[in-house]
Amino acid sequence: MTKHKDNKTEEQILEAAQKIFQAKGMDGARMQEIADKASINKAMLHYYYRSKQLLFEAVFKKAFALLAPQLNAILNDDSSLEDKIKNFTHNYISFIIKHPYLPNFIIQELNRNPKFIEKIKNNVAFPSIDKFKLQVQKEVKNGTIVSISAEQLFINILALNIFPFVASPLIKAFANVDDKTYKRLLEARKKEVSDFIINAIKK
Amino acid sequence: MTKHKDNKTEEQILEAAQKIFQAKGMDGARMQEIADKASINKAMLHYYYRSKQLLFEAVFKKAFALLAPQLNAILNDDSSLEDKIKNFTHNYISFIIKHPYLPNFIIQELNRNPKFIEKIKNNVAFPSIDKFKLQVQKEVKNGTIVSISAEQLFINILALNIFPFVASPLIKAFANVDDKTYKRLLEARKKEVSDFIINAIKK
DNA sequence: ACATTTGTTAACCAAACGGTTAAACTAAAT
DNA sequence: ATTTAGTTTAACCGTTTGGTTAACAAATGT
Repeated sequence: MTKHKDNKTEEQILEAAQKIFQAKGMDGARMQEIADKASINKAMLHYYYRSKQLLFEAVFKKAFALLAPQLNAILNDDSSLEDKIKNFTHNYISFIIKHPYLPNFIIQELNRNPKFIEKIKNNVAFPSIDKFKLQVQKEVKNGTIVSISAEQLFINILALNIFPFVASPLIKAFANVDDKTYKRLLEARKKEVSDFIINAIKK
Repeated sequence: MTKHKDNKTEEQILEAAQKIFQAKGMDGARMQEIADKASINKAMLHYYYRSKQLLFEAVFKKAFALLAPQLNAILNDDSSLEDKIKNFTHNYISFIIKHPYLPNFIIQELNRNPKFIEKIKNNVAFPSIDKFKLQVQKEVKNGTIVSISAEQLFINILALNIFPFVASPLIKAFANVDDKTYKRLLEARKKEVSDFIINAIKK
């Protein structure tokens, strides 16, 4: 061991930063607030992460590294298309219910700074659509599903799974449902969404 | 006329504020930057709108008032369900291509402050889902579409239409497409999305 | 035992921030 | 021509912000 104390403080900081950044975004977060939540002196944030930007990047990368493997399941798994859609939809919605801030955080911050994705590509295992593309093309050729491009299907799958979490305040207002009812709707989507997609592409 | 000059300045401010707020959000926007973009003195912002918060609210309300009637088309139009989906999808995507910042701005700021929707409800014509609900229930009963709740169908329609604009940096990265290709994909969705939805609910 | 590195703190700093002030300017009203 | 009300500006203000400093404490190496 080169360090005498274990990295408890460093982890506390990252955890606190995660909560604050995900709730308020890069611009809305305050270093003092993160320090308070971590119950340490503000100078420690800079001691361990040098700057707000670098602390933010550490949080973002960690969040992204949590999300990316989920998406990998639909792009590079070996199962059939129908199984993939069923499994992904069920697993992904379960996953996000446990991390409700995640998709919005990532989408929001990528919109704020789209170039950021390049930095991520070098650090986090990044799924590719190639395999999924071949699979969809094959099924279209075989006539088992309607004619659709892999990209459009991919967008549709992501949209139906992620959007309800990202736009929840908007949907709640328009659909006129309270928090409890909305949670029930999301829970039901674990099954509803895959039925919807499979129906949409089945011939 | 009680005022000698027309409200040119006030409009310039609102226009500049719109651009800055929609690009950077409430927290990321700077009053000085808005003033610069409007080519006026910073004090004028406060002369006309008193505070950053009130200026932001003016921008948000204007944006929301632009979006709400669009959603009204799917909820309260008199046409058949199939026509509605076709028309809404085509019109909405055309509309957003012209205002690409809009959905993300509204979603982002509503997530930052969900209570804000209450303020809006009192100021902007707010569509209700009731009529759409009856229509869907009727079609399900008649057996013309599969069993689905109006709320889930509404969420799916919104998701498929809005998400590709909100999450474009994410999708571009995962689907590995450049800006030009992505624009073509969005254009194609004007037809693709309605086909997808109608196929999904048709018996 | 002592020197060195690592961890932690309170106090501090310059810059940026939203907002204010007071004076100058403009144009319609009397 | 003078008053009056609305508009615009430069300079200013108090606070908050991310970040630094220097001194101190604790652990490690020799």
